[in-house]
Amino acid sequence: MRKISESTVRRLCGYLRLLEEFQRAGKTTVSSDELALRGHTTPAQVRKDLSFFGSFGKRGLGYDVCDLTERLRDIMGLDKNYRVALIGAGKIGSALVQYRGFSDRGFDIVSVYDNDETKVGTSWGDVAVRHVSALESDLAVAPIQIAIIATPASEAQATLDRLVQLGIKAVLNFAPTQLDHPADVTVQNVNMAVELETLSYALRSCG
Amino acid sequence: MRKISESTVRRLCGYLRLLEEFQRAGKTTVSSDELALRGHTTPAQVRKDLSFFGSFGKRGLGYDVCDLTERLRDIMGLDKNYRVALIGAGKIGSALVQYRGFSDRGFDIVSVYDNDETKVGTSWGDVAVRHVSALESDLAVAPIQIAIIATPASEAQATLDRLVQLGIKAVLNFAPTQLDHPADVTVQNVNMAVELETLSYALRSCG
DNA sequence: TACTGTGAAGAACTTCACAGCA
DNA sequence: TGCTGTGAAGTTCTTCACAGTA
Repeated sequence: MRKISESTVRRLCGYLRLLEEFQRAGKTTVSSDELALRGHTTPAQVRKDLSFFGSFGKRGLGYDVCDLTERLRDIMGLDKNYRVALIGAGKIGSALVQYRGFSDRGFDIVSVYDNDETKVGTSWGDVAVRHVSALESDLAVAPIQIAIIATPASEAQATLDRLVQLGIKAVLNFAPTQLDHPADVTVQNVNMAVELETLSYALRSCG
Repeated sequence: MRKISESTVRRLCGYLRLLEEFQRAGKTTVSSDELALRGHTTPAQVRKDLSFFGSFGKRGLGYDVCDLTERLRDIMGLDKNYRVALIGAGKIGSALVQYRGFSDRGFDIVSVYDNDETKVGTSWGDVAVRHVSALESDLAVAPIQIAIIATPASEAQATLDRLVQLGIKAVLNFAPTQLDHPADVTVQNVNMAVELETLSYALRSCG
């Protein structure tokens, strides 16, 4: 299949969220205009995004809400559950483990790792914190598909290298640093300092 | 000045981070090649990004690390401190308040608001949680420049509307929903579900 | 010589506009 | 008629390639 841009994929996530909302509201049909308005984009963009994957609508009518939801979930690979490991039992890690939004969408944080002996053995919800040295042996027994790096920046690259070695292909990185990785590994960065600095840039003219 | 794209602004943040690293390492001069390599971009991109704002380098030599750092901080508006209010004293909020990366870069979380009476009055570090109804009167006395929305999705839009009413022009939104806002207000979204779903999409071919 | 700064070329993304179908 | 699906046009972003200079 043709390469889909990241912006398209992100918009698809948005459509999915809106569709679920429409579904809860009992709406059965939706037009590209409605999706565009609520999703901060244009009707043409919505139709183009969807058209990369097929023709899901009915001309003159719009899209069936349930059908399109189903198809989008399928396209995004959200029909399955993912086992997620969290590396770094700090403040961000703690917030992530407790966040309902993950498990609700099929992302289960099944293990937490840290190198701080005082944290190892403590329980976070129903997940025990394990020493990061157990990573290799644990994953050999119970594989995961996604890893979240929430370590200090100084340890992030070494952590990623180990994850790559273990065959992990998808990583969410909260450490505020650019990580090197093979092309077949996807690394998504969440960097809150960058977001705030972008706001700072936007404010520079406001005094 | 010509409109600068968001991708350029985000790359500038990256260059700044690298420059600070180079500075700590005692490097005095840096080339676009070096910045590109470490910042996952191309030398031409680095030069183009910088050229929007002026000619900071010396041909044949490269850029002076200190000078370029200074200029980038200036361009990004990072020469001043920002007063930040956090609305929503939940898990994410708690992680954010404790996160050193913010205050280190001049973003000071000076107040926390929630509508849960059991949280109001408790202390988070050196910041007391206040009832969200005090928002208007508090900001009249001690203005802020940036607000962080960390409320449930259901309350995010109403919260943003109040912030806009109060004249806030920059908002960081952690609620997993698209918010409507006037064009002169900048809203940056951090949506961890979208990041994970992007990873899910990337994994769809891996089985 | 080594590297910047930049117009021009190229690629990617978005919007337009309309044919085609329910 | 109303709304989708899509080639074509338009716009924005990235890369190229080279003139210019310390």
